[in-house]
Amino acid sequence: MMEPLNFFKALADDTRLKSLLLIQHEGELCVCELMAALDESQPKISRHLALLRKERLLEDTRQGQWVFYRLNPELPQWSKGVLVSTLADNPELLTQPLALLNAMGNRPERQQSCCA
Amino acid sequence: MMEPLNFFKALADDTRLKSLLLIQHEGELCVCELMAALDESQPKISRHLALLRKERLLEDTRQGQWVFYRLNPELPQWSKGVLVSTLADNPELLTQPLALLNAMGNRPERQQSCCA
DNA sequence: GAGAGACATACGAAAAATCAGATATGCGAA
DNA sequence: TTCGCATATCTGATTTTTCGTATGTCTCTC
Repeated sequence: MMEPLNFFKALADDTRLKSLLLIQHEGELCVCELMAALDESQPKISRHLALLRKERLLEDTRQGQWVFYRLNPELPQWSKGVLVSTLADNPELLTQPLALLNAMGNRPERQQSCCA
Repeated sequence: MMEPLNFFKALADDTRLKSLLLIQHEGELCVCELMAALDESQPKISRHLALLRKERLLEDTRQGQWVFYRLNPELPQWSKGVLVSTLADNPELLTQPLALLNAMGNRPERQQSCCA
């Protein structure tokens, strides 16, 4: 279950929209990477991620000291489609965030999945 | 040009979301029909339509005393796709509004297009 | 031109969302 | 256990959004 109204409310904020598109683009990102990519404070990023988690757009996994966020794999098809086509038709939204992300030093390492 | 952020802000309200989906479903609707379908006051409907017009999601045509609203035909493809798939996957959103619309007496007549 | 109906907008008040800054929690290393 | 780092939450203030009510505009009819 995903109410369209709540879904669109979740997308109706610049920080949340860009966080979602970045995570979609990158697969998964931790809070400190989003802080760097969006150039925003830690509490601000964390607050918006909490909302996206509460609305079940994102799920989170702790890996040591870091918490990685990824899209909820059980998102309904239509909402996944919204994210995909929004990013596909508006790639410029991520130009600067991706530049900042790539310029970031010391990105945390991902755990290996067990049987890749 | 349609900023994704402004587009999603426009959808992030129950009255506006249902108005858009109703108009998409019906082709065009006037203010009094939306009032009946959504059971909301005239100023409330009108105010939200003004916002959708300002953001260029809708265009309006006056026909006598009535003002009909329809989707802006120049909406970018991705945003049209969002509306289409949202409605396709969530038809229950319009169940009650369509019932109220059909129960409405005295629906205004559309002008004939010239060469149908 | 006067009146009635359809619609738009102006104006505070109320509610909701957002923010910065301070503080709390959880984890790993020493 | 103590420190340091990453993240989460709380608090109060500010900004944004939404709303009801009142009023203005347009159009048609008489």
